[in-house]
Amino acid sequence: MKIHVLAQRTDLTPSAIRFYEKEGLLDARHVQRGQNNYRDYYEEAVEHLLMIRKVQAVGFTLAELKEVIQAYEVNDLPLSKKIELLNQKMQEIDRKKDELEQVHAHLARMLANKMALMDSIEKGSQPK
Amino acid sequence: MKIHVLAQRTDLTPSAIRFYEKEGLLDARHVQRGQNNYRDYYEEAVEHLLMIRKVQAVGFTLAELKEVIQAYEVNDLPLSKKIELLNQKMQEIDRKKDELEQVHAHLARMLANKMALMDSIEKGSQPK
DNA sequence: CTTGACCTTCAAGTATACTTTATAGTTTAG
DNA sequence: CTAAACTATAAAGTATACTTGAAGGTCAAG
Repeated sequence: MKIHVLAQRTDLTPSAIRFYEKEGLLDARHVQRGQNNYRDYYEEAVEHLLMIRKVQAVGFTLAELKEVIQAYEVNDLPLSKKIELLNQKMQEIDRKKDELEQVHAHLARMLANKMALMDSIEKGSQPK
Repeated sequence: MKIHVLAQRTDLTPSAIRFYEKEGLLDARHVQRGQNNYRDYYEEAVEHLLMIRKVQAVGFTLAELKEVIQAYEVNDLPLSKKIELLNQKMQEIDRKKDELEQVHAHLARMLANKMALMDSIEKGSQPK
């Protein structure tokens, strides 16, 4: 699959995909070069890029992402360290879940406030 | 409370707090100026800044945050629009929760893979 | 066999979220 | 009453995550 097609399927731009590759987020499992030097992507790359987008959307940096990807794939790290890193990142996700819930609760309080204000207006009374 | 104290209590720098103010994320509810022109913060500012940090940690931008804060406080927006915006943001949070769970599941699969590898090594068999 | 739509690399430009530096005024401790 | 430790503003610098532009190679259609 050529870069333009992958871009469409992941809602990214070809430039962004090349950028991720330069940053070390894509490897031989995802891309290969044709005889013309064009990048040729495997089907696997689609899911990989969609995962990158999700990871980004929840506030992780590309550097953190690269750390996990490399820790997983590269063989110069002891298995125990890889497992440790994965567990640590999963804990970070749990923290982020808590934070999301706190933000949600905050917005819900703001909403309740406005709803109450709206009700009082409907009833014809004059709010502050 | 002076800016240095607020900074310590929120784990931010004074510069960052001034920056947030310049970006319109803090208003009269949170700061006032003394006769010496020094900023004087209310207790409320602590929670407000901690909430800003949480919102940032889960992937929202300061621009989005400002939109919600202003929509809530500023009076030139109809109440119905404010309610709409709050509901929309709460939906975005729900989406982010889903994304967090997907990323968590992905990491869990990676972890399971490594754990299995570790088990096979312990048993003395030779993994690939 | 050329035109347009791709592809390549590399460098420079942009937005966001700050930090750092410079310059200057204020407050507090000894 | 002076020196350290704050405070202020403004402007420039930095890191991250891209985008845009330049200059050129490749491919598919007519």
